[in-house]
Amino acid sequence: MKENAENPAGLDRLVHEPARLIILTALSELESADFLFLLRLAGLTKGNLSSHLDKLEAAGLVEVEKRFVGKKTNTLIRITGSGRAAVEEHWRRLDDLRHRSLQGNPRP
Amino acid sequence: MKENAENPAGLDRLVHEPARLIILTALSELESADFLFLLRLAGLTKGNLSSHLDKLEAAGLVEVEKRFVGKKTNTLIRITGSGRAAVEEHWRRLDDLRHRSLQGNPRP
DNA sequence: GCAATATAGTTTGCACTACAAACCGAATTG
DNA sequence: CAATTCGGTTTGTAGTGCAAACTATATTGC
Repeated sequence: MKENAENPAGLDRLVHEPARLIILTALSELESADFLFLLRLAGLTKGNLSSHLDKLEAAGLVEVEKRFVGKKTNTLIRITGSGRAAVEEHWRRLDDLRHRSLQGNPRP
Repeated sequence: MKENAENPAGLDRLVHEPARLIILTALSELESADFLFLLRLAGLTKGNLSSHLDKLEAAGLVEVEKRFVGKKTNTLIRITGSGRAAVEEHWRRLDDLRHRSLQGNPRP
């Protein structure tokens, strides 16, 4: 298992991907949300959202709980501690990239 | 030619890609830089940088000029007007995503 | 002066992945 | 009870980011 094989600027693709960045950022404020909420928020197809959630879950960034609400299935997605840490770290790195991208490099 | 085929949150993958985001962000401050400078800055292999620059050039976000400095070839990369606009817009959208991601969506 | 090494890139092949479309089962509606 | 809706999962594919292999010129060692 590769930890975070030094992407440029340390930006983890798993988090950086637009759809997942939206999902994680929203979850870091909401704590949890259901499938359809995220579907509308991110503007994805269901299939698409499903596979993004698989990846986030596989990486331990979210937990997916399937339960019944009345008689209907309902999928609840919750952000984990390391999920929250990952988004926050990601935004920090983006800030660094934006504002300190040239530090330590000689001007050409 | 597709303008910007509605990615989630309007984030253009061409700009969003970490290596290219670094390159464009740096160029938007420096105006121009040479190949090797960008190579070190982004921490890419030469091959990799070359193909990223191809894509940015094809999209009209940068201009690539090959010239001689003394007897050695030297490749100068310059950001274009629309390149600058694209990065700035991209950072704006990231800000929106980060701070207003939940606007207009009902809480679950 | 010519072999070896360095510099400055480009081309190529592959492994991954984001996406839409197809699919599926259960519940609800007409 | 047939059709539709809801809530998802699986599948096939096109695209792309990457490293490695390659090329061409310049420099250095002997």
